[in-house]
Amino acid sequence: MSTVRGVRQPTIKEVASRAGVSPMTVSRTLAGGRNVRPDVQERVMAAVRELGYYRNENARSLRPGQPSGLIGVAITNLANPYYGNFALGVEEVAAEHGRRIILGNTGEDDARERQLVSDFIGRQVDGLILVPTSGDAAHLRPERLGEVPLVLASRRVPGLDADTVLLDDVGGAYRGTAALLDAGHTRIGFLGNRSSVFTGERRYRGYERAMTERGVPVDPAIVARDQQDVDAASRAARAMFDLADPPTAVFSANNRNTIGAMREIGRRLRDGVPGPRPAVVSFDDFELSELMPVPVTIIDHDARLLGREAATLLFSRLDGSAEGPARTVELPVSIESP
Amino acid sequence: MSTVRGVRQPTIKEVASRAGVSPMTVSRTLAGGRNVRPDVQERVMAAVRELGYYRNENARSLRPGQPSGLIGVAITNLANPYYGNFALGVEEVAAEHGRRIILGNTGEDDARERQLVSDFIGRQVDGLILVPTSGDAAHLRPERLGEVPLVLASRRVPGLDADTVLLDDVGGAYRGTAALLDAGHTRIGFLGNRSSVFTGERRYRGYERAMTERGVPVDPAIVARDQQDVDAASRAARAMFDLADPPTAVFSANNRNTIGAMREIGRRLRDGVPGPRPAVVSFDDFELSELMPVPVTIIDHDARLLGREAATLLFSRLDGSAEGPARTVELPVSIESP
DNA sequence: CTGTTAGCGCCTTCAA
DNA sequence: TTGAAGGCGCTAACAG
Repeated sequence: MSTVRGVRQPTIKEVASRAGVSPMTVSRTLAGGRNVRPDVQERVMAAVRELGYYRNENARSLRPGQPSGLIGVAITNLANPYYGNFALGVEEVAAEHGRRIILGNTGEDDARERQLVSDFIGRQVDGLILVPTSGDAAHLRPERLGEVPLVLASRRVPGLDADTVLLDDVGGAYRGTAALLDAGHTRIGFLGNRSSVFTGERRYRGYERAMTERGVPVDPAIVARDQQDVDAASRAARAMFDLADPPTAVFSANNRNTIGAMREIGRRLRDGVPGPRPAVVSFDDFELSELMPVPVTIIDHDARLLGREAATLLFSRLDGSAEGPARTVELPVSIESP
Repeated sequence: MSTVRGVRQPTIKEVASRAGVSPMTVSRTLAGGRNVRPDVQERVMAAVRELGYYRNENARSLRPGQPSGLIGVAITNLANPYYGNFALGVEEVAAEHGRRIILGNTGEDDARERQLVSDFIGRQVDGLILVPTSGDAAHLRPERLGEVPLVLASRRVPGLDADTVLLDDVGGAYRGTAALLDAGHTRIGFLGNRSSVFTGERRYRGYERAMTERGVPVDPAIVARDQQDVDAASRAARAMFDLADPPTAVFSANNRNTIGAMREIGRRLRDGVPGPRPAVVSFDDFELSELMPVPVTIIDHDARLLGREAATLLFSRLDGSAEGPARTVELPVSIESP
């Protein structure tokens, strides 16, 4: 037995000739069978089965105006479970609408994002969903995208007016910080992303607002805003805790910073380093938070839901049920006390 | 200003007429510019820019034998960080080869997998990578797939001889269990997936082999093999620890079971439930394992690498550098003691 | 170096 | 109820 490699996919013509009909009859049968005699339909379907025929979707969508059934999705980091869940949400809604997703990972790289978007457009995607890298917006302008609708998720792009799905970053950070203040803390550290990261800026704003509203000054010595990964976060936490006047509580603006802070707290406990056992508020959930040696409050949200909302917004443009100016959906977050 | 929606994507013809050349000259220019005068190329590229033209990849790949540049990827659960990383690895290698991935989530559903595969074939994917659900293999047979190469990842499909990338499940589980035995444990519980799950079966086999080789009997009372999620794992752990003769150590066959076991262990400590503080070996890493209240050994591996290997195997078929019978790559795992 | 012709697989349109 | 013609966007193959 030789392999089947090299055997071209059968075409509609081959199905037609095997069923003894014209290609059009096959096409009509596959399209639902309107105006095709039942017995003919059966002959056609038999031929389809025997040949292992699959309709060529690319050829099908060649005709302008025909949807390709593809949604282009570009995210910044698939390895982050947050974005995995996001992608899952998008995929679910796309599947519910009979669409498939083409997925690209940008790795926070501008050039890569541009490249992905071009490719997506070239593949005739019906729509685009992306978690933008904080770059410029030229390649996302309507005149570049033509009629392809775009939804941004998690972040905005400066100067680009597009449908957007966000979390309530400011509100969540505000409430989380307020919870610490209510518990009597006044020396509250901040761990987060640099301000050029959209969510980093917003979450800092929430923290800052809660502090100043209560008349508690923000001390730059215990604000660290440039940690993108767990190791950097650990180091930042360490430096903060080593101060003569360390924070009694920490607001962590995302999962990576929280894990880093926890590692450092754990290290100090294991090594018997004296000093604070700071309470922690974490924007983003993490597993086993209940086993941590310090009280942890979680600002929780649902990335999958965010993905579903993004896709829903996109499809509302695609089916024409939403028109007009760009919309922003801001999803609520919930505070879970220890 | 009205919206740009409804403006069709420009075609090669429009670029041609704007540049004052024939479509072929545009095509040649876009293909690299061989045999096109430099000044003409510049005119063409100018027209491309001005019109915001993107080559229609679907039309391009219409011609039989032309690759579509798409790889179909179907995985069981994108929300699981393990598979997120896997998908990332596939995406990386695909991108290195100038390919894009179409991603579908099967949710362990057979019918969905069949549907996804049909759709992928219909979209003329150049290859398929899938984490199969433990169903039958009819839709994956070569005669159904035509010339589209297939790589299975993480699991095998009974009765299907296809390129496969696996972890060293048996060896990893064996070594992990042996580590517990070496530490003097003889009463070692097992938490894992049902035996119909490929990895569940293999990891149990490694556990069993280590036990019997050392002459330690496997006690069914402390073997729980049917937990697919964290809650079920917690319950199974609880039942096991509540026994009159509880295990002094636990082998957990995957991340979900480990988290469940940890939750239960944490609960018992918090609530002051008397009883064992079992040592744990976990197949799959998890964050903050060093903060756990019991010693944890990790059987670690790299899902991203698994994805990269799967894609590499696929491309070796696509470019003809690998021919002949199906291959299996088994990636090693590493044991990290507490 | 450039253009014309033809055809990939499918489906809309029109005719029978 | 069925089929034939034509064209979607693009590019090999073949002129010129």
